[in-house]
Amino acid sequence: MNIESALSLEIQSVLNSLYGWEQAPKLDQTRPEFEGDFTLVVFPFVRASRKSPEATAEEIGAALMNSGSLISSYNVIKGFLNLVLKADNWSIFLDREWNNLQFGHGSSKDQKVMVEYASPNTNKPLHLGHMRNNFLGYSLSQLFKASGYEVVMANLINDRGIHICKSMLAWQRFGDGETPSSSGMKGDHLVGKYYVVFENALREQTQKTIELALQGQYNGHSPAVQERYQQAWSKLEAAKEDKQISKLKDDIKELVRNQSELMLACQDMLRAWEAGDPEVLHLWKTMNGWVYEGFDATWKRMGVSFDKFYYESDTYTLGKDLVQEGLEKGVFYAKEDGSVWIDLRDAGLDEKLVQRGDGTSVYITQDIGTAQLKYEEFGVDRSIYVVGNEQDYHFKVLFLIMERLGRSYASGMYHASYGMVDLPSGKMKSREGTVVDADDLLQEMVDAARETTEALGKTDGLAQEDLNALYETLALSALKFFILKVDPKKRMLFNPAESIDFQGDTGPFVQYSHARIRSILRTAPSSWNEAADTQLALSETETALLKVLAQFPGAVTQACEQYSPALVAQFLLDLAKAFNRVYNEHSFLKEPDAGLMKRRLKMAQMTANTLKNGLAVLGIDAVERM
RNA sequence: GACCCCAUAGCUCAGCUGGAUAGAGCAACUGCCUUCUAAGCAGUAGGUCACAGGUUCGAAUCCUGUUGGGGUCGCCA
Repeated sequence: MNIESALSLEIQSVLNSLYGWEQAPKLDQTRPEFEGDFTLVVFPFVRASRKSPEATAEEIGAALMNSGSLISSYNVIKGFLNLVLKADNWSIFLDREWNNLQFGHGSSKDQKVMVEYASPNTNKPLHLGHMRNNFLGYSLSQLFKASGYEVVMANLINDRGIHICKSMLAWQRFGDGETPSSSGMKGDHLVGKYYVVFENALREQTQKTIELALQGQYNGHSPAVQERYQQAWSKLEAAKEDKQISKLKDDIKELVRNQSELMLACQDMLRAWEAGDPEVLHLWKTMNGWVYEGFDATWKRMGVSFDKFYYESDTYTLGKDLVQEGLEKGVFYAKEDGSVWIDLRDAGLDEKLVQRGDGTSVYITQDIGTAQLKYEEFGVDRSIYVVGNEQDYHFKVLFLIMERLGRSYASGMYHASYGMVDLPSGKMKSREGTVVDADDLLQEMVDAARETTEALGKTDGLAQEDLNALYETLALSALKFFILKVDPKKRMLFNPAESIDFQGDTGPFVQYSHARIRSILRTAPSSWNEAADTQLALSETETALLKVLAQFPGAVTQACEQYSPALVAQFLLDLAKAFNRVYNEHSFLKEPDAGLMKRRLKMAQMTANTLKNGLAVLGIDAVERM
């Protein structure tokens, strides 16, 4: 039991005997400008005590002193009861945990959790948006592991669909047999290049037609297309608001694009793919192979991994059985054209298509199927989807569907929704080329780590090999920490013009604090732990450090409950700062009193362990020296 | 049009289920390395918590409205 919960229980019992109060009281950390460790706000109890806030606080404080308490004194300021813990509570805590390598880890929950993340399209290389997803997904996995869950990291690769056909078609027409080995390009970048080639060719091919279509002149290939165009056009003519107009214009552009020769060829290719055309399948396998090689390299460098891969080419027909089941159960209903729907208006949502009129799957059909598949394959108790917040609605609908289909595991499904990474110019858009490429960024960060280290002259005594490994780790910790310290739910800004810092509230700062401690421990005399314990009181900064350390298990638990690695990141900053304050104020190895040295080294050891464990939760390896 | 999310220092972000004088980092300015790693520490300056109401002993936090930004809304996944 930790100190805070012990104290909380004691207060609860005092409140119960004084006022018959039943609930667990809420304890705050005492603000640094007041004396005390924990603070109880007494306003909630004044009704029961029928006394002023001050008198109530006095009464509770006195009762706590009498109950053989953990506290040594208290003070009352207005309605705030500040409690000072007996100093030996902190020493006991330190003696118990200083060398506990598992400190902060939860006991086994005997539950299995699947974390699905990454889930890329195979038509272009990874960018910064993917990196936020990957870092979050990997970190959440480590967080759940640390909290005692068994974790399966899954990646559902989006390897089929019209977007792949674009790269394939462009390669066929313009590629001239280019391969990763012939060009020296990373496979995913090569395929991405042809995706861009396709988009450019498409733009060229459709530019004039679009211009004319936006003036009311367009000839569709079929009456149906022509009718859709005419409808869109008359809407556009009637529209008044700017927003609406630009949206309707986009609709028309989209329509014209989809009817272009290139897009029609693409759709033919998709149909050929679905029909199992050997030539198309061969090309698809070849180009996907290039992409996987490229992705694997990037993931490896990013330090993320997966236990299980799903491929949409395998799963895209799944879910139809469940659609059938839903029809029989009356959860879904069919319209005249044979399309299948669910009505979620009673849940404040809308009607939603779950299967097309021609019997083919839509996105959500697959997700229904894969949810079932995950459960059958792994028996997961919880299933977490790390997916951007633009799909909030989609997952609301999916979870409701699974619930209405009577799936017991529906309650364990969770959408770990996160915000976009914005650039100063706004949202990243691959079509407009405003993306920050993952491989480029990684390399820039590694270069920056090398330059910083060299500028500080800290390369002495390290082999080139070790230095290279150090730069990789430092670069990654800067990047991961930069991304993970922000609340996942919020959108965040990345400014490529300003490089990510290595100073201040950063990954390297935490690393530095860790490396500094490791350095102390390496040079400490081997017999330091044999000295007699000191009886001297802890200094203010030392007590502050122990208070921060004591918060680690709670931070992990809370981060897990809130699906937020950011809480761990913020904790690590607090811890590193608290330690650096002690470091600045006291000596460790030069401390003449052997007992004091022992106590400080215990604190150093525990801080290093905790920093390392916390970094591990963020998916960051702690460095021994830097 | 409907629904969802967001708005805190010049910039990037904390601020947990309502609690004391709203906190960090960056940028600016001051100090601290012949002593355990200065990628550090200490300090100065910087705020109408978008705006207006409401609930409460107490609101950045909860509720309502307004403004601004982003997202989603039957066949892209």
